[in-house]
Amino acid sequence: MHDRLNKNSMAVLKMVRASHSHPTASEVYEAVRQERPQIGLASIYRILHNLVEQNYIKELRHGDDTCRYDAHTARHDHAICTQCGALLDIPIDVALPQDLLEAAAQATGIEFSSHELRLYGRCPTCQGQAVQHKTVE
Amino acid sequence: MHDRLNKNSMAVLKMVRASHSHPTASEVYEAVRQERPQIGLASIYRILHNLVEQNYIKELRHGDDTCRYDAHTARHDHAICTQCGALLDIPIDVALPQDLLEAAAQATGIEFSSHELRLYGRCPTCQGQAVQHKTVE
DNA sequence: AGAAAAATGAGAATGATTATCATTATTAGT
DNA sequence: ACTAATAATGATAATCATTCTCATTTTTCT
Ligand SMILES: [Mn+2]
Ligand SMILES: [Mn+2]
Ligand SMILES: [Zn+2]
Ligand SMILES: [Zn+2]
Repeated sequence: MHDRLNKNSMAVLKMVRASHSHPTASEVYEAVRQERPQIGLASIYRILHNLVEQNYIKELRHGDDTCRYDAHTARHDHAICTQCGALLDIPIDVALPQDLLEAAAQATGIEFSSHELRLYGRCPTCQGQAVQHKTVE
Repeated sequence: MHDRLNKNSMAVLKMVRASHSHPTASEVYEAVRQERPQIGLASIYRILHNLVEQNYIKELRHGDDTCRYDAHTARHDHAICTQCGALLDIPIDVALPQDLLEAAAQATGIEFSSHELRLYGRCPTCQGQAVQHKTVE
């Protein structure tokens, strides 16, 4: 399943692994360009798809229209800021009761294979800013 | 928060409510056109955004690049088919332990306001089809 | 080395969504 | 009802992330 990676692919994988912020394709492009200035954006997309295919990384999508990549491949959950859209890792293992998951899967008829919990709320950065609707105009 | 809705907005809201399949903007457009043939796609997008803003409906996004709308505004969970991408409602209330949710929120520092559980697996339709990788070529 | 196969990157094409703007309804004041 | 002001509409163009195409380059294999 895991093929050997060439230099471009290695550079992309390293960048995604080094980033702890679920980078977008164009963020990966800008970073990888530092090391491999000749690389093209089409290759970034192609390589990211290959890495997903080969289970080196995962693809994430939420509110905005760009998709993000995650080198953290173990099952884990995310928190999404309702104000700025930030996508944060939940750094602990949230052990949801297996029977609840199975009951939910059964209710839809899907062949359950994995799950993700998403929490919504204001992120720490946004909490530090003026509270919505409470500022004097 | 809820303004009065005009005819176009009502037609859009009715369509989203009648559909049980999380329709896309262009699916809404095609359906609403039957009743209001002069409506433009720009109005569909504008109205859908207004309805989201006013909490009549919710916006959902997952794997593909189109966003989907849901008239079911009470908190609920979804199942996503790993083969065809179908987005299905989980028709039961999955009561996750509140302390787990709070611990997860605390771990990220977000001001917890809501959550969604996503299950991944093959949907009933896809299960009915040939099993992946087991077909003879 | 030389042929065949695979990978690359520049640039065009695609497709969903958003912005613009002239026209058409709706509202409020008379 | 009449009119001025305001808001909503829809056709069309613009945007932007992603995908496609294809000539060129790099790698693999003999
Ligand atoms: Mn993550
Ligand atoms: Mn739903
Ligand atoms: Zn935030
Ligand atoms: Zn399916």
